[in-house]
Amino acid sequence: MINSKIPQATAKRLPIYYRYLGILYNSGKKRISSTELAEAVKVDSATIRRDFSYFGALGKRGYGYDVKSLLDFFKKTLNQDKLTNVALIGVGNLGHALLNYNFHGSNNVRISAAFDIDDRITGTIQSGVPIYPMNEMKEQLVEQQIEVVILTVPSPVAQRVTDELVTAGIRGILNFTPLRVNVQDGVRIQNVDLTNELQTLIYFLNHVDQPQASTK
Amino acid sequence: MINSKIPQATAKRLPIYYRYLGILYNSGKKRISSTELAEAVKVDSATIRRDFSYFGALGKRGYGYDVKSLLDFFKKTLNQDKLTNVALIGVGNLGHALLNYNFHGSNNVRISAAFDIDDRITGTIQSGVPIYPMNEMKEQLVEQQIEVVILTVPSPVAQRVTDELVTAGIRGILNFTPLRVNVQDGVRIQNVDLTNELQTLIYFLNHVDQPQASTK
DNA sequence: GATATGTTGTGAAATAATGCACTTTATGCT
DNA sequence: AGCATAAAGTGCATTATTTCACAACATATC
Ligand SMILES: NC(=O)c1ccc[n+]([C@@H]2O[C@H](COP(=O)([O-])OP(=O)(O)OC[C@H]3O[C@@H](n4cnc5c(N)ncnc54)[C@H](O)[C@@H]3O)[C@@H](O)[C@H]2O)c1
Ligand SMILES: NC(=O)c1ccc[n+]([C@@H]2O[C@H](COP(=O)([O-])OP(=O)(O)OC[C@H]3O[C@@H](n4cnc5c(N)ncnc54)[C@H](O)[C@@H]3O)[C@@H](O)[C@H]2O)c1
Repeated sequence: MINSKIPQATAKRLPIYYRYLGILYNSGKKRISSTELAEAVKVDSATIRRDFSYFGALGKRGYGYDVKSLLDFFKKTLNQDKLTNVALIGVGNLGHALLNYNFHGSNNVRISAAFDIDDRITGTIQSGVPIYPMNEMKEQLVEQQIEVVILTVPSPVAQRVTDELVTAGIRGILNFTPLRVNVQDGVRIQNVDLTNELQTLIYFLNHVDQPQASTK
Repeated sequence: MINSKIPQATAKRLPIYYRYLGILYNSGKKRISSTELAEAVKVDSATIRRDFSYFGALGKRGYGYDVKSLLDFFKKTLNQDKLTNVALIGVGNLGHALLNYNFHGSNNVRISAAFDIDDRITGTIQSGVPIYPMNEMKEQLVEQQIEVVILTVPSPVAQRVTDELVTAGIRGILNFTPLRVNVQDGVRIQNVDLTNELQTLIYFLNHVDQPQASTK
């Protein structure tokens, strides 16, 4: 629990920096300048320097940033130095894809349990992850000390399932349903709304005259 | 091509309003106030009124907004009054889930063509969508007048495939790969980075003391 | 050691987004 | 018809974010 004065916009960019630093490190690069990094991650170099500066003086003037130590720093900051277990609720179309993918690569997040109501799949193991029935959810979440879940259930049941999750002590939900679920204070929702993303893209294509590249 | 003075932040919220208005309309509701809408979509009521006001006076003082006409207005604004065909590149794990889902519901976006290199699946039809081999991509995109694609190929080939897409005249890419691809001016990229979303969520859980609810 | 070079870290300006609080105006009730 | 009420639309203050541009300083070169 360090400095919580980090702007939201900065916090959202940290994973992007982290990933690219990993790639740089693996390619054997020893140092990187904000300008070079800017090119790769499509964020203005001044923004990068400002972002980094919230965490102190991470670079050396006239030299740039040391890839290894910057990588280590962000690994710690993003809690990627220890494994975080998350659960997946709803192993359907999308849930199955996420389960299969399971954030492999240079990552320290793992789906370690999945839940569903469909008794044709509960009790089985998919991609190494056991699928439990819903009536075991609370028990398993508590036992496995899981605080973060990925929600991929049909939207009509999303609020009901969310309520159960909250009573099970969950603190964060990555919500793929289009429903804006209600939760008490202290529970964080991160919405991923794919239909929105597509509609927004189409909107910009039809309404922005001055062509602009990337977003987010 | 109307007024392009709409703030980005507002534009990103339009699909959220649109979807909720559809739900309201289907439930038979005739009118809605900004306060009531705010509750459902988790956006401050003043922000909603401001957002709407960029498009003119859409409501009636003392009454609220007429659900039907607001819905119609946003349908037009979001180009949901006509069908938009999009293509999917890379029918793997994630691509398959999206193909299967195909944005059904009250939506006017359809994946009408898919592409892959794997000759075990090219030539087949999945969820009603034909999967073409990559050497037919340019031809098909031009012929079907597709301007928007969903990119779900492995990240090592993402830049190469993107270059092909650009030469095929694509104007928008919904990019699910973690790579920040390079495109010329005039092509819009909307990045959806699921690993980022999860890492950001975990970051906030560990670093924000004052509990705050929703995001985005 | 002195000088040239490159790149950070940051003050300050510019831009963007939010939200308060008030004015205005339509509606519904008596 | 008149009055009370509700809620939109908006000026403005506040807050957040980005970007410019430069002084400060580390490193490399001679
Ligand atoms: N599939 C996509 O590509 C896609 C894209 C955008 C949004 N979404 C959203 O993601 C969510 C899931 O979509 P999907 O296509 O995977 O749906 P799906 O129907 O394929 O899968 C839903 C899964 O949830 C399970 N389930 C149903 N009720 C449950 C309950 N009460 N408790 C636990 N599990 C329950 C079902 O058994 C099923 O396995 C939906 O809200 C959808 O709108 C999906
Ligand atoms: N699956 C997920 O849940 C998930 C989550 C986050 C990010 N992603 C990202 O989405 C992308 C796709 O992930 P995935 O899990 O579906 O991968 P995948 O390997 O299952 O699917 C990739 C598909 O692309 C095809 N392909 C390979 N090279 C191609 C080429 N040159 N041209 C056209 N098609 C080609 C493959 O044949 C395969 O069908 C990756 O970049 C991944 O990082 C996936």
